[in-house]
Amino acid sequence: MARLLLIEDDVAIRTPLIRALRERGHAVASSSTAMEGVQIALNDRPDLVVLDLGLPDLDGREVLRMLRAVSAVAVIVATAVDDETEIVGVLDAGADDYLVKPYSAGQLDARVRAVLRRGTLAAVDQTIVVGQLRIDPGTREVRLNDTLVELAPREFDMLHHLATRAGQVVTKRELLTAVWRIPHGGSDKTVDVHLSWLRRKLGESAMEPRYLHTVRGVGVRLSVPAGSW
Amino acid sequence: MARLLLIEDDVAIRTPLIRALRERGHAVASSSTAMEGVQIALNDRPDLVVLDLGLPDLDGREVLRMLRAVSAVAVIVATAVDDETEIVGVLDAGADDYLVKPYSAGQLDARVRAVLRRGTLAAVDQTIVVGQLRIDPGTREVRLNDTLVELAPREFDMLHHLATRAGQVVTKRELLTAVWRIPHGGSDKTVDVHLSWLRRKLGESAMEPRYLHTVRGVGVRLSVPAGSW
DNA sequence: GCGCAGGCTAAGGAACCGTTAAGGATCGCC
DNA sequence: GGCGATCCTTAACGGTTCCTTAGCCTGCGC
Repeated sequence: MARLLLIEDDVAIRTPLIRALRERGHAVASSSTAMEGVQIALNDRPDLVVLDLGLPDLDGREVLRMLRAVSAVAVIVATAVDDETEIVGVLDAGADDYLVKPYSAGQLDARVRAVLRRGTLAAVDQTIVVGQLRIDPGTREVRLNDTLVELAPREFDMLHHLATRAGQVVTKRELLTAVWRIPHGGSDKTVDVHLSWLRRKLGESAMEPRYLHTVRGVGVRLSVPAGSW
Repeated sequence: MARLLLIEDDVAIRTPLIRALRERGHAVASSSTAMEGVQIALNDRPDLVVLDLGLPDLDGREVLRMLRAVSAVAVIVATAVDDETEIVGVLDAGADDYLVKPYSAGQLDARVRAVLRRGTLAAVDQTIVVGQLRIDPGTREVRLNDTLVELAPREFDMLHHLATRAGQVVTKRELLTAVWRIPHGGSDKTVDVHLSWLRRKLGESAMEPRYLHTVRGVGVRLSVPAGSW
């Protein structure tokens, strides 16, 4: 899963923790001193460092500062000190999380994954692809065969809703509540009209459907045209 | 300084917490129910959500799932339950951090900053370049084609917010909470007017947009003009 | 062939947006 | 404390786009 570096001087904690983390699929390097730990961090470039604060050679805060100075590596600080001021201080010094001993390997693992997840989550592309259709809700752009298609607000919302359920039949009622935000009432005809406009802009018609298929008596389905895989 | 959404039904906790967070420079919106909270998250796009697990209308885990489904927003879960299994479960469900009540505003603030730091890490106080536009948050200077553009405070904040999300559509509501720091209320018209001034100073207009594109019915998008790479 | 669901066009009105102008608030500077 | 300058908000007007309703037509299913 991830490449971890454990800096912890107490063998009674270190050995079982390394075992447990390896069992959970991580690659674990370890060190019992701060200086060696920083060295390893520099050479191996782990994804995350688990740092004990009570090290013999250097103050934990100082280690944190050194780690931060040489890389943007994620750091989870683990210590026996459960003190408000200490927690705030360590977090502000650059730690990503703070864990009070004693803690289980399970929780450490969960926190490791949470911290690493956040680092990669920032730039998610939510573009939905259906055949030659690309729908990007972030920019609200739609491309068909790489050419931009200009859609009105309702048209886009409707297409987006259908695209997230590609292959499934969606009722007009559902579209009215999801796109038009009117739970009850509203006319199915409205949907029909917008659907017609949408088809036109996608270069198709009800007679010659490519993406938008009406299912008579039920609703509409967005699906990949035959022979376009 | 971040834009936070606090979802918490207990007034005795909510009110002082909002106060404390605001005093620390955050813009805070709040909700006492899960459903309303998800709505606000969708509309305002806060940087981070502080989520109480004991809500009356929906299970916290379910709220977490809904938030994650619609955005990559950071989430810190706060609850009275200090149970190993629960903590691991919530973190694996997508939470970025887990905080056991009672907690101090100071620690929450520190954890908020830690989580957001991990998410952005490089982008803070760094000059942003979009096409021929250079935006420096440090000096609050904007240059277009290397010539300085004088902007009013609101104009700069608005441009900066848009620039950090270049290519993405930003709603006027979001700008009102982010730039104007008013979670609710405020008029969209205000944004329109400032936008118009900003366009003028950037040597463009709504009719002939280069960087600032309005997306009708949704908001505005800052993007690189075609043919300027 | 009849009834009904759906397709499409047209038209009026509503919603939205851009811009300018004016009044008020704030701030710095004398 | 007064003065000027800057900035922000609100209001108003005009233009444009978009949405809904209505109406007519097609074609499917029985």
